[in-house]
Amino acid sequence: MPIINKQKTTKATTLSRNSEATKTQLLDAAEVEFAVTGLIAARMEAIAAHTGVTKATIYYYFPSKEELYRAVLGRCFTEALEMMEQLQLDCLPPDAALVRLLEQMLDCMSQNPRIGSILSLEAIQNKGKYYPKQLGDLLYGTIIEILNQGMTAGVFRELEPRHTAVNIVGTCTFYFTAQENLKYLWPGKRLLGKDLLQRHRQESIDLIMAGVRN
Amino acid sequence: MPIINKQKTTKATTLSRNSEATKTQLLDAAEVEFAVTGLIAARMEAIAAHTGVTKATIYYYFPSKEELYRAVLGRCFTEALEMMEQLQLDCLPPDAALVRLLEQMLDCMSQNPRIGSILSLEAIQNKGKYYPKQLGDLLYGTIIEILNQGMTAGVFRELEPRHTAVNIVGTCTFYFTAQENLKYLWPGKRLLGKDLLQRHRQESIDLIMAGVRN
DNA sequence: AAATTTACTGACTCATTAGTTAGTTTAACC
DNA sequence: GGTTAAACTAACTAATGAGTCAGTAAATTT
Repeated sequence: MPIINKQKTTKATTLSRNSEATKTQLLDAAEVEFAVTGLIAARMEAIAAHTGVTKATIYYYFPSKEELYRAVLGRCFTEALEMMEQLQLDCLPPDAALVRLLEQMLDCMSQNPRIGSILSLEAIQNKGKYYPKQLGDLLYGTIIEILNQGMTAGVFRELEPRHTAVNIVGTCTFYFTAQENLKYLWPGKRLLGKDLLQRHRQESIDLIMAGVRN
Repeated sequence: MPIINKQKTTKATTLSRNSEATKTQLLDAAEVEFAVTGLIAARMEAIAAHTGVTKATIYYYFPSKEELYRAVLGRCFTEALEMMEQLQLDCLPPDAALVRLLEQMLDCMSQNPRIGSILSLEAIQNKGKYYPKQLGDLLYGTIIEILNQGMTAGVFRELEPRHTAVNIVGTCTFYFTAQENLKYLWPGKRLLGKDLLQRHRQESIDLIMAGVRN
């Protein structure tokens, strides 16, 4: 944190007074807060305090709590979207493509479990008002396409692609969003620790792949 | 439940002034409120208004918001527990037992999707502080036992029972808790309507059973 | 019919919180 | 070194929300 400005001359950007850095820190803190409380219950004061600024500073960057929330969602899902886009599943056969997509989703959730919480809270509390359809379209669209291709190719059994896609996403997210309810199933272990995550990744992929394959 | 008040003027009980009825209505309204907002963001005023009483009346029956929340959880999971207990899975072979358990879970969620929301919010917001371990033990314990029996009998493939149990529960709940995010996948259809529910039930069971079977 | 208990309310307190505003500090530019 | 603009704060407001309490109306008991 203590970024000091020593030389007066030729100072590159990053001082303690740096609007880009502050904005990013605010978005980080807001992401954490929203991921725990959701939009309504989020406390602007808490976000400010966690960032080390006053509440008024938030309003210097964002016009309202709602817009801050939108900004957090926007950033989260731009990242997720980029990840999705660089997957290049078209050149793979359906089963390999699905495995790769599952790996990506599970790793994405492992890296940032807040995404799952935010989406859950968004559905439950806001009835999906702010849900980024763009991401949904891409994700579900991709899964459904792979499933259809797999059925055509005969490697997947006859299934309803939309319901199956939903169940796949559910499997890839539940472990993360429900972790705090589940932790007692693994006493003394960290659910987001390396070994359990690794194990869960493999088990989930196996379950889904066995579930769809012919 | 039916409290009678017999003699004298033979007045049938249920007047507007009936403490049992009021209490039940309060729990009903609170269940709805908590299922949407979670504990912190729930508004006592809203619960009272929805019941048709004043806020003070809630405090006549419940000492605090937290205790009201506990009472709601208690009622929800007593019901769920009773459902579970009358299943009698012991006399069934593992695959039939699992099918029956899945049917029960899915029907339970269809009947009262609030249960899933409450549990999700509980995990995310309260870190599982009020999570009813009793129910968790029974549910996950039962699934794990069935999976183990199935593996021993050779009808299920070799899988890690805990992770698989979590994924099974995830599959049975995600459709319901995330409905508001998912509705645009079925434009013009009601996700909790009879036909979609029926379809989802079958698809979920098929996916899981294919996923675990040898 | 009077006394008592049960169910409930209106009008409060006190704490918290989204958002505002007027002003201060820091850095940038000349 | 002085001016200006950007980054930030302290101290407010207006609203809201949990919880309280003295009191009232309906039912029950005597």
